[in-house]
Amino acid sequence: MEFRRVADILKNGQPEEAVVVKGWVRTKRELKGFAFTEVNDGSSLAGLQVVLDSDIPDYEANLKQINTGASIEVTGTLVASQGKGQKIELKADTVIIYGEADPETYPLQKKRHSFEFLREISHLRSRTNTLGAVFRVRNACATAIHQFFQEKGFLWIHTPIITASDCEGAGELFTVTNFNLDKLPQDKEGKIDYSQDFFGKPAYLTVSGQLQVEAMAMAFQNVYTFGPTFRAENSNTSRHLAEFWMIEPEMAFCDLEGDQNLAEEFLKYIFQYVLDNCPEDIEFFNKWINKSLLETANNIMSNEFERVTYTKAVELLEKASKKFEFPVEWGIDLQSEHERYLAEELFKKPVIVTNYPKGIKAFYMRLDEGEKTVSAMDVLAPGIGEIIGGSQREERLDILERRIQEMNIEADSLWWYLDLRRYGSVPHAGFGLGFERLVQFITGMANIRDVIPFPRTPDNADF
RNA sequence: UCCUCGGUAGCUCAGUGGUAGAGCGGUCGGCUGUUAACCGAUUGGUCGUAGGUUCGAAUCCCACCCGGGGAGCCA
Repeated sequence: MEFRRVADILKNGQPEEAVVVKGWVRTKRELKGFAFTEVNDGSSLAGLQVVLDSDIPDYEANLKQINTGASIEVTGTLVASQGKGQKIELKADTVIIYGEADPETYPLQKKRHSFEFLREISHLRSRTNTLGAVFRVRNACATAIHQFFQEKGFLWIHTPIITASDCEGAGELFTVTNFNLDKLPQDKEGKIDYSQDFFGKPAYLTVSGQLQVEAMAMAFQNVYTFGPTFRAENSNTSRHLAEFWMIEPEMAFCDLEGDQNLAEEFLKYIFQYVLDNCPEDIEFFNKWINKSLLETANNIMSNEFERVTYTKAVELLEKASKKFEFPVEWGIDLQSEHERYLAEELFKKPVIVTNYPKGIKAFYMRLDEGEKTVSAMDVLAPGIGEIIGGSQREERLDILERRIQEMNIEADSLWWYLDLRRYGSVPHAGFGLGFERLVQFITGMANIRDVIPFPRTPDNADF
């Protein structure tokens, strides 16, 4: 008698095989003299239909306890299904109830729930079809990311979670301290005396591992981060989390074009991997969540991404017949409506916009000739907007120092970053992408809070 | 943070000044192949919270709390 996962049984199970299945009851249908129940163990979207004949031991008692949400173990024999909807089903010999789920109070019903409601029961929502599919796809994305980089010889770098540098300019920071907040030590001027804090200076949760991973790229050439990131920004949108996961590849001896090539190859690879490994889940999303999902995926995988400079993009937007709420003008950052127009209406496929004005981009991006623009790139995808942001980094010490001064960035904690330009500096480039936004993109889920198991947002750190 | 819409039964919602409603769910009964099972019956309420207006408030006014959508910021 062999313990098998449901996904394996549905794929490989043959009639006459004796199996043991363990999982959670999704639904029960009682008829006179027998009953059906569907058991799901998380291994697949579809559950296994179990047939319970009234001649099994303790039929009446068991049936009372087999309710939606209960955990059970079924031992029996696989048989070809007489009904429609499944090829194979399990004819039970014995049933063990592990844990009951009182139908009067169990919040998940055999019906569709709103995602807003499911968020209030985040500890249970993974037992639903949609969230189950989301987290299987999320896992596949993570696997695909590592596989992609590992196949290319990139090293996975664990950059610090705690940082004393607040100069990345990527948003508000969470402070890390072991001070007693009711009794903050003060210096003679009445200011908080951080020299007494754990790190001897103000410390924060990381908003990006990029600066550190650049240092590692200067030793291993090709590296990437994949880890948690924190932003204390008071953003209440369907695309923002206070705690999220970010992927940041960094390549030495690489320019902006190589960066674009990697971003394009990366996205195509992830989509292909998920389509190959989670076809059932993707089919589900395409049917119930976003009917153009497969179309979008195929669009991503089969088309060359369009590549335009920022200057060209602005020209195209100015020529557009469409009226924008925010007028376009060289020098401004592109608004979401502009990005959407480029990707969704004009090119109808992913667009990489490059060489943005230096005034709207970060200090570390490489200054282009003419010194008006920097070697930045944003990948804009239909239906989601900016999904990847990256750049070639400034590898020239004098120019980087000048840029830091021009932008009034506090340079003391950046000494080591500048050292990288002092000793064996090379052209290098990389990009960052939010993992949850990638999962959103691939699943079609509208709200980012529904693609991470336990979302952290302003005023919400439950579970 | 700003704009906007909303909060009524376990869930999804209707009810716009005069006795609190529906569907689904739950419960009970029926049904020999169901699969969002079906059929019948039944159960179910601090109308977000606290004030105010009124003979009378789920409904009108004020404040606050919570949620959705959009914007900004960004990934």
